[in-house]
Amino acid sequence: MSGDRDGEFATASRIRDAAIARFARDGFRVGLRAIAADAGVTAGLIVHHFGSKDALRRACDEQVLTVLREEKAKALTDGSGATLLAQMAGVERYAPMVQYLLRSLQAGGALATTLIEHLIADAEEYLAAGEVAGVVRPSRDRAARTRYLAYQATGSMVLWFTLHGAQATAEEFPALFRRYMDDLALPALELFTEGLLVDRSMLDEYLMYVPDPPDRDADNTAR
Amino acid sequence: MSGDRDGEFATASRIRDAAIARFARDGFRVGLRAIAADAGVTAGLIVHHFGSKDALRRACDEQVLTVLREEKAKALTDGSGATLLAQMAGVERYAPMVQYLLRSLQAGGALATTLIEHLIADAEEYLAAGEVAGVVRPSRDRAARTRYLAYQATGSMVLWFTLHGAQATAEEFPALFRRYMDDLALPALELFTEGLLVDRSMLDEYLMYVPDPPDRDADNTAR
DNA sequence: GAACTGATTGAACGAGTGTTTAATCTGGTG
DNA sequence: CACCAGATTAAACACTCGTTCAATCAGTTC
Repeated sequence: MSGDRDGEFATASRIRDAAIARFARDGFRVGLRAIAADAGVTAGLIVHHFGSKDALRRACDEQVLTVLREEKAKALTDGSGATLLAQMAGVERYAPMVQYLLRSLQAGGALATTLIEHLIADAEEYLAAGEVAGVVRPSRDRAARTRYLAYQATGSMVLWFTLHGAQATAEEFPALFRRYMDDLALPALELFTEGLLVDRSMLDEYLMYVPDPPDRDADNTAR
Repeated sequence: MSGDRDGEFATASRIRDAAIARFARDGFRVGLRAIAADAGVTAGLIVHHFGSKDALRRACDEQVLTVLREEKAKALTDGSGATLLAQMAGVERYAPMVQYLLRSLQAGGALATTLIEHLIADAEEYLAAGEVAGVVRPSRDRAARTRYLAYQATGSMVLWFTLHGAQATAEEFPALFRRYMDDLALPALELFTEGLLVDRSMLDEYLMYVPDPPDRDADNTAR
């Protein structure tokens, strides 16, 4: 159904798409029999095709990541990683995948780590380009700022999803997500252009107290 | 053991404290038998004392919230809600409770909603006081900015916990949490004092496009 | 000392889970 | 037609879970 070499292999991808939708709506604790019922098959057949429930979830991860990469390549004209998710959530067809991604970030695991690394890399790219273009202020520690901004934007989104969007159906999710983004716009723009504090005393005190640029330890990857 | 009217009722609170530690380290999916083993009792006894696993978790929620309120009352001199958590995470005795809170925020539910509302209320208080004192810039929509800042700070913390701090033992958690806060300090202070963007064009464009202050709909509570 | 109450245990129950297995069905190939 | 490989199913298996139950054990009260 979804861009696969269909025909003979239609059943496997139908199971996988049903699993993505079920995982997105009900979380990863959902049983194989519920997924099987959605796909019109039996629990045993899922194991026959994928080997195990974990392997099925890995297949779902791969599919979502593949689609995300395709969409990212298509829409490389504007927007960072976070707004790409916002765009995709608006498209009804991709809404379950965005929900699936948010649930992965909520649960942790390999896909979540991969995703946040991609978002950080994207943000680094856009922020560096912004610095060169003269629209983004330089930072005393660009890598730390990029991680900070990516974690804040993504974490806020995941927390909102956990508290308000987790039990939304695929139909009502796009509107919810859109409203979340709308509520975000003004405070984010205010903070990004005007800051929050009136004077520089707190920053200067911190710079006095910790003057040297924080020399990273050996493991700056698993930070 | 922990501020309860001890003696005869020691067993119940010992079970509850063991449950908090287990829930914090292994998540809420952990079995009653594991908790019982930690407390040196049997699964049946937990049900005898608390009624059900859900009721046990509610008791844990209450206990953590009670301790949090006590600590907040003790340390009302400085720091907002988020830094209160940071302070508590530094105290070895409270580290499991901070982990428990982060896990609650990760999983959602009643305690998570209560907690984020308290954090927002605290932030509102501190930001309003900062405005009066002239150190915090006024916002075009103060409530929206407060929610935004609280969600960003809390969500970032929860996401970091999900990806890097979830499987930390109670001994290594304080140091991990401290390092997270240290990595945060410089980018946060930079953003709060200097902003991110060089010019005001993006904000002004947004204000032109959506000029009126967003008049909240009927349901601004469940936002 | 008898009776009662609550704490506590070990075992069992019933409902879930993921997985395995044997059997059946289906379609293509010699 | 015979044969075979793969798809598919229903049932069973082994396991964990929360919960229940009957039976002890200890302490208090009459």
